[in-house]
Amino acid sequence: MQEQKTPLSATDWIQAAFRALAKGGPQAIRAEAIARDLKVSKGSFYWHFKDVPALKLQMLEHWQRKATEAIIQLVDNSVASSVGRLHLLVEVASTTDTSAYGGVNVEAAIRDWGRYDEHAFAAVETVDEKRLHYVTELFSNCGIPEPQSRSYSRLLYGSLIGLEALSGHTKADRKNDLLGLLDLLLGGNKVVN
Amino acid sequence: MQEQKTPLSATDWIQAAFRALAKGGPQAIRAEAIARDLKVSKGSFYWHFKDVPALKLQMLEHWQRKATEAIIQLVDNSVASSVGRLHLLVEVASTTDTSAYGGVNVEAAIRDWGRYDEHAFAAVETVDEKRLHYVTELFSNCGIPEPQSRSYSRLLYGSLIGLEALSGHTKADRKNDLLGLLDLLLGGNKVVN
DNA sequence: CAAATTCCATACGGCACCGTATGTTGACTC
DNA sequence: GAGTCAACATACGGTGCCGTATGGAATTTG
Repeated sequence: MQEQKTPLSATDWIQAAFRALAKGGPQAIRAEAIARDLKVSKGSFYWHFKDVPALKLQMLEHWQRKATEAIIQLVDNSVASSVGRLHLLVEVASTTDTSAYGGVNVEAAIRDWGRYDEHAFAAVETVDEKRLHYVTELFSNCGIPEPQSRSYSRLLYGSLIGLEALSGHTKADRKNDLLGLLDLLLGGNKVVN
Repeated sequence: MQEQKTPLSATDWIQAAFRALAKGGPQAIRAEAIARDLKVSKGSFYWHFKDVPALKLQMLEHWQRKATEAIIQLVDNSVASSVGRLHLLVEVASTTDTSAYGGVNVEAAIRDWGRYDEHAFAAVETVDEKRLHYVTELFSNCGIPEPQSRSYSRLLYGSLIGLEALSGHTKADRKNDLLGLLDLLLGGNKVVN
């Protein structure tokens, strides 16, 4: 527990802002509220950022980078086949998802944010497009032709998003449901690893 | 265009509140802002409602009723088989969804709302449970055993939600993707209505 | 050690909203 | 045609937030 008065960085503020976003939605991204959470005054905020919109833009940039880095990391680490990569992708995404930052559903909160803010919408659009492109390629490598591979990637990715939004639904449920869907998409044969 | 000064009802306020919700999120449900939209003063609001939380509760009650009525209506109107009902369900839900009220994504906005408000969460939970129960029964009637029918209903309903959240994705895409998923879930045989 | 710079606290005016209190207007009642 | 009541409008104090301005401590730098 570092109780010392180590000076805050802009990244500290951004992380705290993501916690606020996850907990209270986009309108919870307020300078004074986050300052209270960090136990400093808002004078600190206006030293690190020009204003609240500037903070929001930096949050989106930050997330957009992290969200695509995660994919690249998975690509490189999993040296398996495309089928194995799909399974690994589903397994990782369905259990942890991108709960970096504060700990909870930052991903979903940003997606919500995109419904009310054009900048957030653009960020979500970019990330979705990159992820879908990657998954589509994986399906293509599994022998699925062009029009279907894109449809399958939308179904898999869309299901991941939708199942997270469902309420009475454990992580184990989610993982099983998504793995079942993947097997169906890949031809119904049970693929081991 | 009824430009007369016909007095407002509580339902008028609720509908306007749903428009505000869909456009600006839960924090956009404000008495004075909605009053401006309705071109009245907030004195009117505090005559119809005790306070803002009371309006929100009435909104949730209102939606919860409408959201389950829609299912019952579909059940009764479609006299086809269970397979036909599933197809009809997907077709209707993927194109129009529950865009009653103001015209746009009230459904998605309430789901977002549920992430930050416990009452909204409870409403979404109840509606999800009822819909999932209904779809599970349809799958059961198609000969799919218990553990899978529930998983399939989650997949279908979750995909519907998730695909709506995807950005670069037309309504036609959505419908095709979901019908394709349904065919996969029903055994891969193309079922014609 | 004096000066500059970093990092933050405090104080201010302004705005948007909340909820209440009270005034106003039309319709309807007898 | 005085009284009642529904359906507002208006005015008020209070709060939380924004952005700015300015002051101060702590560290670094010449």
